[in-house]
Amino acid sequence: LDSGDIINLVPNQESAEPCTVIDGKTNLLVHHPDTLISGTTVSNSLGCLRRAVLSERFKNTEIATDPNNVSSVMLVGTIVHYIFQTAIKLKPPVAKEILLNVAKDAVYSRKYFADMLAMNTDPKAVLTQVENYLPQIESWIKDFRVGKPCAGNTVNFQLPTSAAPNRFKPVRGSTLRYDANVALTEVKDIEENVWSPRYGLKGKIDLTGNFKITDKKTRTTENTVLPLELKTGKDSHSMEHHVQVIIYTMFCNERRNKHGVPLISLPAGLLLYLKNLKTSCVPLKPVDSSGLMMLRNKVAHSITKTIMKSNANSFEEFSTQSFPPTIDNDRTCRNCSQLRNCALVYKTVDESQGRYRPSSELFIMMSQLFSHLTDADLAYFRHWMTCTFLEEQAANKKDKQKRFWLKTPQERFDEGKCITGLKLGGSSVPKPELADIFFNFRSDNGKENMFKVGDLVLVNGNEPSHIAIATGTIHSINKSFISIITDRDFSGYDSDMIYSIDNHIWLGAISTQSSLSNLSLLMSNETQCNKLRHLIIMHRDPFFAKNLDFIPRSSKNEIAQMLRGLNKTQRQAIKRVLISKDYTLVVGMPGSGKTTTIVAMIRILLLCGLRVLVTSYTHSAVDNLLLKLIKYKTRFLRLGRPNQVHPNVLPYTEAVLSQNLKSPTELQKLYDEYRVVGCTCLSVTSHIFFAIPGQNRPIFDVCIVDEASQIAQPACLAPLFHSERFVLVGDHLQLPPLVVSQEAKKMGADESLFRRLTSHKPALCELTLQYRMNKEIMALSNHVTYEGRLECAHPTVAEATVKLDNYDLVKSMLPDTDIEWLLRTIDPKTSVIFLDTSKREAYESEVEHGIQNMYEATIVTTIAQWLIKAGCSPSKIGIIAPFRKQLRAIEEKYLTENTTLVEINTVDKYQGRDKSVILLSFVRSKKEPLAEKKGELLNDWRRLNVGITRAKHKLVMVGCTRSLLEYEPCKKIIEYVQSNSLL
DNA sequence: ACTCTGCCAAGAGGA
Repeated sequence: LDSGDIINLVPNQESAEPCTVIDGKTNLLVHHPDTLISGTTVSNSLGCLRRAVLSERFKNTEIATDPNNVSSVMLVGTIVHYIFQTAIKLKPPVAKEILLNVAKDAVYSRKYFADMLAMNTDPKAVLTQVENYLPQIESWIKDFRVGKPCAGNTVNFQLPTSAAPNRFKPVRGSTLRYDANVALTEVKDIEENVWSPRYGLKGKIDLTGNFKITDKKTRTTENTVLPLELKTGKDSHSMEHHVQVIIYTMFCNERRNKHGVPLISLPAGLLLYLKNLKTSCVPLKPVDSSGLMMLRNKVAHSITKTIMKSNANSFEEFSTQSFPPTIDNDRTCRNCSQLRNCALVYKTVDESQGRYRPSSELFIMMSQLFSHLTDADLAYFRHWMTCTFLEEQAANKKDKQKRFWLKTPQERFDEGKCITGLKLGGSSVPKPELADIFFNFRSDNGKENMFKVGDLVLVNGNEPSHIAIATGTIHSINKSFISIITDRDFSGYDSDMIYSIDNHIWLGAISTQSSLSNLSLLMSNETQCNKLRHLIIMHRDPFFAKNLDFIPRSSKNEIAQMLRGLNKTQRQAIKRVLISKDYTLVVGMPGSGKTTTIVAMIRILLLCGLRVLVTSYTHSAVDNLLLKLIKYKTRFLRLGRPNQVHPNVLPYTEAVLSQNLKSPTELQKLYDEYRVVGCTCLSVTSHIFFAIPGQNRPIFDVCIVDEASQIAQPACLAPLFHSERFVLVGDHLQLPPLVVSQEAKKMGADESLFRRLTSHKPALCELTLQYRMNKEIMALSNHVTYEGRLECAHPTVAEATVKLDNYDLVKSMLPDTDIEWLLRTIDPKTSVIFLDTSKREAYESEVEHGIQNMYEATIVTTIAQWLIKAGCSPSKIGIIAPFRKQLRAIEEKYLTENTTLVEINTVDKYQGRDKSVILLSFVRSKKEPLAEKKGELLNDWRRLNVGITRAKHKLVMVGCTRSLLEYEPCKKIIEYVQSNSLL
């Protein structure tokens, strides 16, 4: 334990007494309780703590070259679970034929097609495997559901002595054993989802049921709620399985209570091995739960404390904390799924810290896994892993929403963060297929605009332990009624249960997981990864072909025609991409027709017979490109969650196109059919599409990454593994990836892959001809950032000004005071102007989590209104500021005085967009020097560059030069406007 | 000192 750590003390028995003693038997200490560890992770850590921690961090799907690398046995297990859980809810006894139908439905359900493809198997093969389990399921249901006392439902019941019913007392020993007939009288829940911040654990319970337990000798009975864990594998009775049952029993006791009073429930859980129909009882003993908690605490600590200050001789200030030691069991280690990561982490982190040394056998095994890596490779991995952890740490600190369970539903409601007081209003099953269920809630205090259709939500109960009963998607919502789509069934809960619906939160940090997985994959000894390491880490120069003679003759004319529609720099960029063997960087300067170029590029690549992967970090960037492709009737497949996809792209999504598929083969056909695939970078890391074995690797010939200069380096790697060559499109002189952690930033975590590779000049193509800014706005940008490289694509672009039909009329209407500056600002002939507030008392004010400047808000609002009066359409005006809180101030001002809509947003959000008129409010202004409290937003010249390059015809900047001169980049702008009499 | 997006999960079984 370190000072500052959060711990939770849990008393063994519910009592008013505070817990004072924590030892092997009394009370529990939960370290970092807000880090919820899954039951399986804890049970896995029993065998190897290191492996458990590694599997939390690295969710590798290795590039599938070996068809046997994913076990189809696991898929059979999953499906048998499903069949058991479905059948158990049917009215007993369940006939053979019915069971077989359930099995067939499951095996031929679309939901498993992708897994079957990845595991190189098909429904028929799976069905034969699954059928082996049907007699056992039938027989278990007969014995336990019908419940007549018989040999089959006799369980040797075990309870900790401390919880033994009175009729047994006195008892000796720590466990009481007796034979009992067990009957499942009611299924309470299936796959119950539990998040328990009390124990710092989470998990899913196969089955929670009401059981009737009848003592064989005395015929006395107890009715109790128990969890049941189902295993389809070997009857191993391993400690791991016991640990799982114990955790689920703790969940059950915690959750199955009403107003804090536990329902009758015995401290035990059931474990069923289906293969040989062995049902046994696992007692919940204090000794076991404290042992288990110590295990959990070790995992939690290892996951929470990831960073340490480096020793002085390292040039980086921070480094990754040692991982738990290896177990040095070469038989186990040889087959471990995490061995590669284990070796990688040992070599890059553990070895130098010298906490332990693996056995020489293990070390030899490990060495084979990193022997192909150079010191630079290892340093790259080490560096980015540390950055990733630093960033995770900073993000966790910031994200208080993640610990929403510290507040009651009422408190969250009062803060406007959840809808509470919901009652279940019935359910409906829309499709007969393994269906998602619609659940409807009635609400008395509903706010219809808190959530919108398609939002991910969490369903919670009112009891503190009823967190995250389910996740779901809003299907429809109004003031008194909410309907959500979920895969969980609430009907097992009491009918008077009160629910609340919160915004969904992700417990696992996807960005951490995917960047570590990508980094790990980059280090693997695969042809494609070896090539990427040479290019990215070793900075090998990219190769280019000498000519274009690989272009098929039949398409030459069409391609030539497409190229004619483009300007010189765009054509050059596409040619460069065509001859590239490794990669090309396309610098899309502001307004240079980046999207047009990419779309033409994709169409030309298709004509060359190539397969293209189109990605970016955000859904909107990906869809932006795909929407243009639709116009040209180019066919493509869009992967990703349909809710996040643009409505017009929806018909092209996998979700829609795969709706009526009948077999995995048809899914494979669908995947093969498209030569253009679009998705986000992050989905590449997890989508099965990229992990299907037996395809020609890499799957794509060219991968295009848009907005690449804004993507964090490790995230940007994912799509590159699957393509022969790649094209990064972006502008390293605009905003870099957002990095929250200052430490990580200092280490260079905001260096995008695009930026890193820009030193390779032959790969660089600049789109310098721009269609956006008129010559004066462009001149400013050329002065501040582009050093004169930007050119207007056409004289009409250079000369364009804002059109104000009523300007002369407005001139006569303007008030007498201040008329001169306002008139000059509005004048269509004015393209660039800086309004200096330093002579006024136009100071900023601090508001919660931000700053605003009401004076500037008034000025930009006034200008916008006069512009509109002069005949400018509101949709042509954009108001931008570097600070989010300033937008609120402007909105409030604006809405009270005028209702027409002008688009107001942050500079960051405006990247990639433009407006005829841009009003830029700098916000910062203080009487005294800002000195140390400058902040960094305005110190990034890339943000300023974005700010001043959004306007086509008129750029109005409002700011206090006295304060702004303290920022180097602002100074450059101010000096320019001063010397050009634009101030 | 204030910029913000992405992802379904926990377990499925065998060494």
